[in-house]
Amino acid sequence: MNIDALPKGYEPSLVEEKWYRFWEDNHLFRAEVENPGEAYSIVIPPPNVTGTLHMGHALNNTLQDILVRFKRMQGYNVLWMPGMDHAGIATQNVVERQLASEGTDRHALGRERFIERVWEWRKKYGGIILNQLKRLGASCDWSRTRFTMDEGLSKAVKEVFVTLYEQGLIYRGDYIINWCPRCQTALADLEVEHETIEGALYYINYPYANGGGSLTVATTRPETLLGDTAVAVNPKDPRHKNLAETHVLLPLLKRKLPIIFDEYVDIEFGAGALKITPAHDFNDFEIGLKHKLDMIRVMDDQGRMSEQAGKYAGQDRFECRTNILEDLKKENLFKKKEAYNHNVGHCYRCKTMIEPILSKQWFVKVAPLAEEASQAVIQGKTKIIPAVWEKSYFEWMNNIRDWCISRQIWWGHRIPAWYCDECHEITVARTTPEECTKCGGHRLRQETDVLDTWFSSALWPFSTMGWPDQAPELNRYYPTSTLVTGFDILFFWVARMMMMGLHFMGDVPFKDVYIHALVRDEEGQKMSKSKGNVIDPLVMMEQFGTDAFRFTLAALAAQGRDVRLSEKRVEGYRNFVNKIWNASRLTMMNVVDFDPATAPPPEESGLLADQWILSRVNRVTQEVINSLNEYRFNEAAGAIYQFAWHEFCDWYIEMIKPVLYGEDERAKNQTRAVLTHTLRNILKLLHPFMPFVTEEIWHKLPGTQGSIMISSYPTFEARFDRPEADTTMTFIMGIIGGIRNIRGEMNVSPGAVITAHVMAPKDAQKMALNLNSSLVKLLTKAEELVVMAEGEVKPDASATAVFEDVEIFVPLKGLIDFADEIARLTKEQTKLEKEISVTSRKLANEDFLAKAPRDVVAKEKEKMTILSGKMDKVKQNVIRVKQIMG
RNA sequence: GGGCGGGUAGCUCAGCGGGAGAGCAUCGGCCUUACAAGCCGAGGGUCACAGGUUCAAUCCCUGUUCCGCCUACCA
Repeated sequence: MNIDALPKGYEPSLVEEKWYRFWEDNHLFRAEVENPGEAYSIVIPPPNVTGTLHMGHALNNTLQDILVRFKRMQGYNVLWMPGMDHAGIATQNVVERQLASEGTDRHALGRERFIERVWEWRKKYGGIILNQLKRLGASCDWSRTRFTMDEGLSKAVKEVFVTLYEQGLIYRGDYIINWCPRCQTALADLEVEHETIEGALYYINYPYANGGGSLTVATTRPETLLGDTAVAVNPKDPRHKNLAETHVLLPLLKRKLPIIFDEYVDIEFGAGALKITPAHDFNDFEIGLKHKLDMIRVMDDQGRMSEQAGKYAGQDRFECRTNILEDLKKENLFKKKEAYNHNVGHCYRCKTMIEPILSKQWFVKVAPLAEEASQAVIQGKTKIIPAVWEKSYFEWMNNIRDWCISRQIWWGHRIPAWYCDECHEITVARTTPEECTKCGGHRLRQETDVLDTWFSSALWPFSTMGWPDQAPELNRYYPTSTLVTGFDILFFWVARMMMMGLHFMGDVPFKDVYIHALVRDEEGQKMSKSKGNVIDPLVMMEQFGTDAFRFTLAALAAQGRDVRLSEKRVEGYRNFVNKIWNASRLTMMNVVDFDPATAPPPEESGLLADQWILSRVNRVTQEVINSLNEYRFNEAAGAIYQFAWHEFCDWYIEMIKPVLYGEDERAKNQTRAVLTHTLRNILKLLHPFMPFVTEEIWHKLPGTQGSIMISSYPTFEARFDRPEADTTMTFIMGIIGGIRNIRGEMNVSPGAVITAHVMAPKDAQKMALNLNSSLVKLLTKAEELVVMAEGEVKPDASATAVFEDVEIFVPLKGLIDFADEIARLTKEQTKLEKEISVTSRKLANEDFLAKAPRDVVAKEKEKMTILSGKMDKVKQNVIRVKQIMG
């Protein structure tokens, strides 16, 4: 092989695009219903059509891709369904901004033209994120890409809406809802973000209708007073027990308001009396219903005061507050103001302060659906991993309020309901009705509202597979195997998919839900543009390579904890990718004329190093498989990292160099078989994490064919398992470690020639040393390894080390200062003393001896023997060195 | 207010009843023909605090404290 063809460092930019195209060109991501194998399916959490790739997406999709590639290599019939949602409000906002820059708006355009504009926008800019996912290496079946506004999915939306309506699970009614005055639409409870605000509590006097005096109420929102229809006090409040007055006069507007009694009022809080504004407050609304109060809406859709607000009509809500307060002062009805922190809702899309407003909206009656969805998890039909999230899930399901699904925007699925102008009946239908179902009238107008985007997302696991048609995909891939998502959309999306899946498919939408953490910055802050702490995944990929970036995410994705990402970390794993690259480079340089077809099976090698590495890679394979099956991505990544770098590269490759560079062709051939076998397996194990570099190397390696992504994932094979080789190797490594420690600590230059003497009490140890002395010499740069006989005189002027019960001597006369050696041994002695004192204390404890399990006691005793043996030797050696020094 | 999670080496984090670990950073030595994006060696922690259970606790229980997050109708 021409070495020039292999650069010294791995260059991701040169290969990533090439291999992604190769995979796509060869249709390797394609899922076919007819293909054999057990099904393994995942639907992607659809990103917004307006979105661009951020860290959350990167983590989420990396984990999915790891699972999908892993399962694919294991022979499953894999479907990873990609797509996007239409993000009603967000997308409409984007296009509206575009229109604004052109000096126009959607109302000037009209509904139809506007929708066309949105589609144009979608064509041109929408779905950038899908290409970014490709950059990430995501192996989705792109031929199936779905969009919630597509025809098929829209059909599913209609079917679901109509069915739920017919079943009485969707209704229309006047309720108080969250209103965003900027987006001018209703929002679901979930879409409101609460934020603590330093506000104020205003105390206002409401004069009694008859005669003197007044009732003081406290409020954070004085402007809503215009819509008051009562004041409430607690019937148990002694201050009002014998209240003669039945009415107060609403300040400024002078409307007569009843005084009502309700236990809801907290006697202790504020003024102990509450103004009731049923049309502008959730609690007041409930009280209003209970006491059959009038409901007066004093604000319009833009958050300005309405005609009902008298002279304040037309004023902005905040401006109105100032004015009201001033007017109250003028009329001497303003009592005082107290600083008060409270939570205020904001629109999750545009952060505008939410206005609770009484309004006619469409709702889903969630309780019956939620009950089913809870049961499915209780019964284990769906498993939530990690299980801690189950509690949140149940909590939410049990306290759920009806879901407001209508939005007063244009971009989205228009609600399939028609109003009859003649009899005012509502007709809900799958297709545009010809006439009113009640009176047969023809003057029908379709509802102008559209549905909440999450309504269509809730159908994603089956709408993407062709439902409501009888698609073969539904039989093959539903329920999906796993859903991978962040906890931030557990309620928004997961819970709702559970409800809809169970209701319409009669089965859960997924068997496992793996909830991963959020990606935060180094300080643990949520990444956000406004904080300026965003790490751009594309920049990371550009800088360090996609494989390194993906591996970093996997390695940090421990269950139940946030992922704190730093560039340093990515850099570290970039080095790992490079390490793999270079180990491969060495391998390829040494297998130029190697023909795997005629080579002996790897397990026939008699070389300890070969047997050991075969056994190790075999066991690591099992570890990785187990970890991935349990979604312990970090452990899987850690296991391969540790093995590939610190066992394969640091030890194995170094150990076989003499064979590779030697003359013995037979031995060479045998070891090459082991080397290539091991490297191939490492690459396969790594492929789900690092698809690009592994594919690149795969094609250069002898004994491989086709793409690594459709090669078979390694499995544990008994024929490779050699625990005895592992034991021997651990021993040899310990001896090598002892000698290296002496070299390092005593500053013996790497060039200096040394001899190592080893006193091993057991025959097995002596044999292992004799058989592998070349190994020890190689890795310690020792000229000679003397395996000492029993009772043999210890070499003079030596530095010493003890490994288990084996003593190591390295004569260093003239090479070192023996004062250093004394210091080194003393340090070792202190360490041993500590351990001995802990262990001996345990063994002195009779309760321990009596109550602890036998094997634990035995282990402690053995440990004690080793420690004290070691201690003796170290002490003797101190004495010897002192003698040498005179 | 309720719920959940967390405080482990300088930093970021694993581990979670019987030997305190990793990566990065630090210190010492090496351009050894795969790799200086590297190799060899080393130092560093009363595992937040206080009790309890246990032969044994970083790990289990209770309390305290600090920090996150979710959720909620005290105006």
